[in-house]
Order: sequence, then C-alpha cells, then structure tokens
Amino acid sequence: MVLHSTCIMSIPSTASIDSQLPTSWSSYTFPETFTSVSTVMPSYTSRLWSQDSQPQYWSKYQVWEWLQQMLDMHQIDAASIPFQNFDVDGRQLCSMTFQDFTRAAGSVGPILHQSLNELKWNSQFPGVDFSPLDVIKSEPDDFPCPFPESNIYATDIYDPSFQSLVPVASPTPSSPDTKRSHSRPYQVKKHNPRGTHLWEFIRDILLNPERNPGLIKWEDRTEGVFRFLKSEAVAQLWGKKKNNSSMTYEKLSRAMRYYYKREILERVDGRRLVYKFGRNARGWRESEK
DNA sequence: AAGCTTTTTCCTGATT
DNA sequence: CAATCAGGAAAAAGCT
Repeated sequence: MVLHSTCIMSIPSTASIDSQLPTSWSSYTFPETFTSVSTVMPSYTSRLWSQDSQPQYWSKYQVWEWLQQMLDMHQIDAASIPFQNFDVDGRQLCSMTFQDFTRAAGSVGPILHQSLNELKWNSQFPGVDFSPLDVIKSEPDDFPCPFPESNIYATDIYDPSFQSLVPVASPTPSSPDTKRSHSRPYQVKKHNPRGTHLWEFIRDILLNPERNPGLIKWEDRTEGVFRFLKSEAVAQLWGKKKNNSSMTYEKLSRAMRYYYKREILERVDGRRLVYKFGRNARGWRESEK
C-alpha cells in the first residue's frame, strides 16, 4: 500500500495562520469562474483545468466556498470552526500543513487537510474524469476499476475522514507493476457540485458574518428564522454569482417562494422579508451533526 | 440527447 | 404610495 497523500503533500509548510489578521471579507469581489474561459474550452478540459479546480489559484472567496462545501459534505456545523483562520487565498491555503489545519480548525482540520489533498491531486492529474472527492468508500464486490485502460492505478490511501483505507485512483505510472494488479474494490459516487442553489447561497451569507455586511440577519437562530435587511443588495449579489445583472429581489423572492412547497423554507406570514428554514434545508443549524 | 428540476421573467392582484 | 407577498404560466438554465 502506498500512502499517496504524503507524496502529494510535497509543498513546504510556511503559512502561519496566526499572522493573518481576520480582515473583513465583505469587500471581496466574486470570482469570474465558469465564464469565458470554460465556455471556449472543451468541457472535458475546462472542467479539469479551470482555475476552479486548482486550489492554488483560488481567491479568498473560493477558499471560503470550499470550506462551506466541506462542512456541508461532512455535516459539520459552520460555527465549529473559526472562519477568520481561513482568511487566505488558494496559494496560502495550499501551503498549509496538517498541523496548520489542526491549529486553524481543530478536529475538523484533518478532514480539510485530506480533502484539499485530494483536490490538489486532481488538479495535478487531470486525466481522470472524476475527482478523488467522488470516491467515497470502498465496498466489497464493487469492482471493476472505473478507468481500466488508463494509466491511472488504484492505490490505497488513508482517508482520515473515514478512518479507514480507501482505495482511490492514483497516478503512479512510475511503478505500474505494484499497482496494476490492485484488486481492492471501490465505489465511485459523485458529490453534488459546489452548492449553487439559492437557499444555500442565502444560508452561507447568514452563516458568515465576515461576509455579511448587514445583508441578512438571524431573527431566531435556533428556529432558523431570518430576515433580509438589504433585499436588493442580496439580489444583486445573487445576480452577480449567477452572472445576471438584472436580478431583483422581486424575482429572487419568487424563487424563495417556490421553496415553500419543497419544505426548504417554511412560510412566515405577517412579517415582511422574513423567511424560515424548513425540514429540507441542511447545514444551517448551530449544532448539526 | 432528452427529460426532469430549479431559477428567471412577467404578471395580476392582495396586503402592509 | 412604495414595497412586499402570492402564485400561475411559461421560458430559460442546469443537471443527470
């Protein structure tokens, strides 16, 4: 077995989290991901090579988005890690060591560290049409290898988030002899792409005061009730994310109202600009496990 | 490629 | 009055 993570993590550990002051994120502009570059390039290539998939080129906002995604994915409450410890761009993030992550995020650190490793791996070896993030857990009798004829080989990798050895695709053309015959079964499962739904966008603003310059505020934190303070500003932000400069609160609120039926939101009547998360909304609770 | 889901756009009418 | 809320309808955009 090869602990592949160690050879991926060959980046020197120099980032000192403590030295980075928690500056406000509210002034950060949204990155222009998935725009001109990806539409021009063939989708296959663009998906793998867009800056979006290369953590070293992430903006601070993208780092933050990734954090959100990780917490969602592992069902960890956002309040459990101090976001100000991650006021870093992709380059700085990538230079963080395991210890840096532990210092910055406590028990969540190892999970973040491992997930980032997988992303680095993916951006480094774009020939595989799935992300290591998609590899969830090995299941017996779940062969065959999803990329039998590629020069990618299966290798066991220790994944702290699963506390087990997880077979994962690994580029080791240098020593095919030991890897090609690998017979560990594995299962590939896609995670949802980066949360782009409106309610997630709203939730994420709510969860991060650093990025929330009085846009939306909790009315009742434990009940999931919140209120728009600057409805048009939020609409503008949403529009910016969707590359739609004509977004208005009028239209955004229509989309919000569709959530009632799906129980992502519950109706709060009588109070203007007030909404409440419903049973199908995830990741907003203070302690969600 | 086609079909389903989510969001956007537009609209009429009611309420605050 | 201006803003917001309610949804119907249908187009557009996203995803699988």
